[in-house]
Amino acid sequence: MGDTATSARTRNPLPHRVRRSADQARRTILAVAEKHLANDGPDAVRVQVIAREIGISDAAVHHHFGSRQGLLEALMRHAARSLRTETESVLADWNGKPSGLHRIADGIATIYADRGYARLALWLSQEGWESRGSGIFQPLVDAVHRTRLEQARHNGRVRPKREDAQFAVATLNLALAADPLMGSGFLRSVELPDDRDTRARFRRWLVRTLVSVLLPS
Amino acid sequence: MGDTATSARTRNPLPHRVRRSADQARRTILAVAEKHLANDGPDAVRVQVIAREIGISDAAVHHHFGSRQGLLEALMRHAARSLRTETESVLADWNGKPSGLHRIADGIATIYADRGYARLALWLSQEGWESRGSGIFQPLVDAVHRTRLEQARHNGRVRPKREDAQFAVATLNLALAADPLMGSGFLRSVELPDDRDTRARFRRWLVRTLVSVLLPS
DNA sequence: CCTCCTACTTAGACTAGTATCAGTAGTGTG
DNA sequence: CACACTACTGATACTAGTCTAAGTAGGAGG
Repeated sequence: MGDTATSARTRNPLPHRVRRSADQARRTILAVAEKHLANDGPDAVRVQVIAREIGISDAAVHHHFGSRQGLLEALMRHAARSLRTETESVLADWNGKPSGLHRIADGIATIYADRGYARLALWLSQEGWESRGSGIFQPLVDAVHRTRLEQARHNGRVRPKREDAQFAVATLNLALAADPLMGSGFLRSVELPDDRDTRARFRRWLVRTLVSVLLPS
Repeated sequence: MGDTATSARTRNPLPHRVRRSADQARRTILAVAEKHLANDGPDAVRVQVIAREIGISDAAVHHHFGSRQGLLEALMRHAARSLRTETESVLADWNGKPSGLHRIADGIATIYADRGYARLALWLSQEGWESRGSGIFQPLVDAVHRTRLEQARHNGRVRPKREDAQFAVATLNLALAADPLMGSGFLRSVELPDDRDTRARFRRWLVRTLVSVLLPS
């Protein structure tokens, strides 16, 4: 007694030293860090834990990022980038027609729910991550708005506001991102069961509703 | 050197000892804890910080709650209770007519945004706070659904599903709660400015949209 | 006034984490 | 091959936090 207490550091001397390129090492570290961030939030990003998981010492992480803060900042950039990449790949899958909105919504929902990006978006948002990632949903907004303009011209209705499309897309995102974070509570608050099926139905209802408002048939 | 290092405990010997009733003490502690939780999230709930802020020692907090975990559990009950109370008081302000929905939405939005309860709801949700607080929005759902039933009977339309009202209320809550947490990011993602005015317009748009879907005129 | 109860304090043990530093060992290059 | 460069280790310092133990003081009831 009194020497195992020397703590985590002592156990498991690291295996044989592996030398990565600085770039490779940074990416490995960031990937693991992002996983923790997405799954369990920013406070789960612990340099010791990350290091051990990779099989390096925590000092190595400090070597590459200077400090935990440095890691978090790099992580923020990295996370923002991968969120953007994911989002763009979903939008790329899209035929450009509002009729494909359900597919898009499902794709977005998958990003947020299954891949843990909801928490990540929350974190980025709270850190005031303003500059990057803005306007990412503009293509979606544009397509919807364009369709509305055509439809209105065709039916001789008043020219719709672009802001409607913006609000709708924002709502879609907000709801889809919030769903994995707080969905269960709010489903229960209206006495709905909290299961996969209800979630899916909710998502469909949301898209159908937004579409029917934007593009009344 | 080496003795100021004895840490925070040492600075500022506490003023004259104040003796509260156990109940009073617990309530004071919980109130401060809830403030930190609502403003800065669960990890901002630090017994030392709370104690110092009240002017007692951290050991006093342990005396009342046993452990930080104990405090968090009490806090969860307390937070859930006050969230419920707030919500109920907003619902009480309501004339029961769907036309008053904007007022209600504003009230709910105020709870979430201005009083920091969005984070609190998020925390409760993540802790899997299932049992309590469920069904809290049932009165709202009921009123909306009732109105829809009447309207449908009057116009000879098909009987509307109750689930629609539930989903709508859930969406309203989800969006209003998520707005203070991640609203700015998503507003920017559709290239909208992130200011008070836009937020307010967004909220109005949301309610108007949901109402127009539920109660087409 | 005495006495008991308990809310509270002070001191400090213990833990988990970040950060630093001197040295070690892969690796690419002349 | 030798050299320099740097990714990485191991030990250790330091900090911020939780929790405990022992004692202190305010207040209520006899």
